[in-house]
Amino acid sequence: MAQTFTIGHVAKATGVAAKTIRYYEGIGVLPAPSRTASGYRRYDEPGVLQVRFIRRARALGLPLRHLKALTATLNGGPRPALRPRLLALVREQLSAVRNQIAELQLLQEDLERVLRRPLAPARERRATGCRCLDAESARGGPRRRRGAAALTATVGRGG
Amino acid sequence: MAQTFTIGHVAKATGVAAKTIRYYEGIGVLPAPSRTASGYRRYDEPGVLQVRFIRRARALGLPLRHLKALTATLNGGPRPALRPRLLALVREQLSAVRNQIAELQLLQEDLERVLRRPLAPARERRATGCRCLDAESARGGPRRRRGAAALTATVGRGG
DNA sequence: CTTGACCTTCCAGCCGCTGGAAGGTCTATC
DNA sequence: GATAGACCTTCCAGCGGCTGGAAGGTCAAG
Repeated sequence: MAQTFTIGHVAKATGVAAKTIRYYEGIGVLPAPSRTASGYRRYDEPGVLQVRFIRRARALGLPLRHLKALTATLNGGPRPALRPRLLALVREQLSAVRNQIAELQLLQEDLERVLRRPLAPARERRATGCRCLDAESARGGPRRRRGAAALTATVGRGG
Repeated sequence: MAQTFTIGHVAKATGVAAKTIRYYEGIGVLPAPSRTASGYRRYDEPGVLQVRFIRRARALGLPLRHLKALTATLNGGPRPALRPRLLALVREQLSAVRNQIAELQLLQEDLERVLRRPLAPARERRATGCRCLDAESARGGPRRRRGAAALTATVGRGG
């Protein structure tokens, strides 16, 4: 009676690529659905909703390892305090996002400063043939730096 | 006459891990330095400055592939318009950073909204056992989503 | 029966490192 | 000369979150 869907249908319905759904299943974020005789995945309504749930949580930035833990609790035994746990994750995520924003704003200032005054004090020998970044970048020591560098994993989407 | 340094010295002097320096060399971001008879890398003053340059550029978020292109130009043939090129990269980076900030701010709002009103309209069947995220997250269709998801690569440092 | 859209699995790559293994070298001390 | 320990070398693997592509099986329409 219950309607079932192929992975392609689920992909269209949820906006999550079929490939990604398979990947989620592989790493344990989504439970393995039933299969047809020929091996095709077959999803039911709750299955689709679960994919959608993961999509929303991902859009909020929750990392897959957290979602995996949640899903394990969900599809496994008891779920004693699922909602508080999820809210705690969201709170944690919110604070992480605030930190990222703060770091990016510092980075933004640095970039703007470089564009305003790209030339080094010139007493420094040129290391690179380009004096633009050869001098110390002012404002004391390294503030976060590592954080800023870590954030660049996503750079390039803009291009 | 000219002083030379081991990779460990350079690491301390620049704040870039020895391992990372080797990595940079491997991918062509830094030129291969000369070696001692026993195979140890030997850096001179310009070499150290170049590592420092890369460190600063990375701190500004420039991706390694851009720095690789710059370095190739630097250590290769002519450098006709290096500084304009670098400034263009910095401008590009600045706009990427601004986009990231904007996306993260939207994400921040979403997270705050979820924390304020975590319960779905309740007419939706529970898909996950947890109604917290089961409903549509309002504000129309997917705005950026992919961008937001992409940004989460760095989440977790905050913890 | 063929076409073409779908599905399957598996492997590899993106980015920027970082950890670790297995081994060689250098310096200081005994 | 032996030994300890800090340093150096190379190479391989893994993080996160997918994504592309190969090689092949399946299904519905014409």
